Amino acid sequence: MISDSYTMPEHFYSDKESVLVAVDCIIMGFHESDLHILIAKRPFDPLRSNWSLMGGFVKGNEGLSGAVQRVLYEYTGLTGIYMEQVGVYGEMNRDLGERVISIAHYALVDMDKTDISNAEKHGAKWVSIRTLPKLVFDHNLMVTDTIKRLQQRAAVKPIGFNLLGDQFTLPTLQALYEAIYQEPIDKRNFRKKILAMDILEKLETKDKDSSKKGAFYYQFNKEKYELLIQSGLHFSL
Amino acid sequence: MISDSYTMPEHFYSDKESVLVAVDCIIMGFHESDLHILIAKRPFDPLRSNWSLMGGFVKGNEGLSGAVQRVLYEYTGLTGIYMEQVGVYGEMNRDLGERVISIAHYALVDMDKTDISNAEKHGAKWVSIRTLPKLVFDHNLMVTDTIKRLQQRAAVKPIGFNLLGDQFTLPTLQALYEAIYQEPIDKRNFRKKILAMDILEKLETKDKDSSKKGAFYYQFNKEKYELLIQSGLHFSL
DNA sequence: GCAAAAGTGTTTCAGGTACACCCATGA
DNA sequence: TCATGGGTGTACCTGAAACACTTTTGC
Repeated sequence: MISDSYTMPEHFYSDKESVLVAVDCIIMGFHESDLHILIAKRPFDPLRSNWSLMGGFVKGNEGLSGAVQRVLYEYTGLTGIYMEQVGVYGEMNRDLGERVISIAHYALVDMDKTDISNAEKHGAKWVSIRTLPKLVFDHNLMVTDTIKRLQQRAAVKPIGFNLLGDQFTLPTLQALYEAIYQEPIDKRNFRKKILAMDILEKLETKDKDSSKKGAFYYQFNKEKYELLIQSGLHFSL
Repeated sequence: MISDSYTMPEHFYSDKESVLVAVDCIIMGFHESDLHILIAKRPFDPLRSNWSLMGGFVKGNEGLSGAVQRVLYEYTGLTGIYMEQVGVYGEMNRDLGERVISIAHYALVDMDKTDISNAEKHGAKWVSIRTLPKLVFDHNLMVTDTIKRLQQRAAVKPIGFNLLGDQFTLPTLQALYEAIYQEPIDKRNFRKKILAMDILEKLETKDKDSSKKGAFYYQFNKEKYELLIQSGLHFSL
């Protein structure tokens, strides 16, 4: 069953070669009922000035999460942002330059609190996921994988709030979930479910910008959410 | 918002350092109503001869999935096995030796078709996940992450069949799902659901080993499953 | 004949989905 | 006054969970 061309554990780990490892960040925001992603012009060859995700190489002296935080900070100035691993993209020839293994992470940010002016000088911009251009290498695949992951995670953990400011209206929240799932949700059913979870607090103030009547602001109550989890109940949206 | 200690894209990707990348395989099997994992004595320092997952370093000239397939083949002689990525473990100091980024994958194998005699010479053995010893570094974490992932995946895709032979009885299949979810399942509800999916075929023969009455063998019908998926229906167990 | 595992249906309940009208307000 | 988006309740239906007895056969 084991062919002669393979050798057993004496040879395991014997030929250690190191490889270039990159992190690519899918930085997601929410604006005007659409999910957006921050993309930039690739600043060097190969494929210089083609559209690309935010990325950087992992340095020898930093942890993986450190590298991700660094790249995120460099492009957006943000720290302490919600991030999750999407996956590893490691086939030969996925990068036209050298062999690079890339580890994709997504970040959920509040676009209003995100200053991309520095990144903009280098061609960075927000684009709607509905009008995403062709990106370099397998970056488009990373984005679609991210959206799938986000759909799964948002269904089971209220991470969507990371994309909004401290206060938001229920119509906005609903639009966010519609953007994540890419399908319309019934207004009454949505409010019923989200309010039944008892993790939101209704405020006295209203947002009068998007309608004449105005919609009440709510805020996410993290304490209530933690209690809910500890009592063994499951979130499901 | 961007501090001076950070530089913008001119410096992105400028200091390319390569790092050691390993793959670790969580090779899972199913035996006597228990999930099992293949572990081995680590064959070199540091932590020589402590229990460890099957692993190996990624070579400069092979893709990530190639490396995983190679390690799996070296230890089990198996090819074409169902595998999925679990995640990347990349913090500094996770490995006592050098800085190593490790990418964990799990494999679902049929223990009866898996010849570990070669690996056994080097101390490899199957252990039940219920009696898993302390493994080196963060390998125990990889295992618990794998089980979580397996639970999620098995609920939505019938991957469990990869752990069984071509033929199996419904009591066996139920025991498998009970092992994955680590909780008992009602016999009648289980049979109802699994048979309603119409992805199994009942055979004429019976397994007389595990009971006097004998339980009918079934086999997984991949064609029916593909049809089910294409018709937009969702698996859910 | 009895122990041991296989096999079989029905009822109940909760949660999901579908659905339509009134309200408040600025223009 | 009317156009726009915000806010509300009910009926139905599907799928999950609970539950107990009969069958087969080797010993």
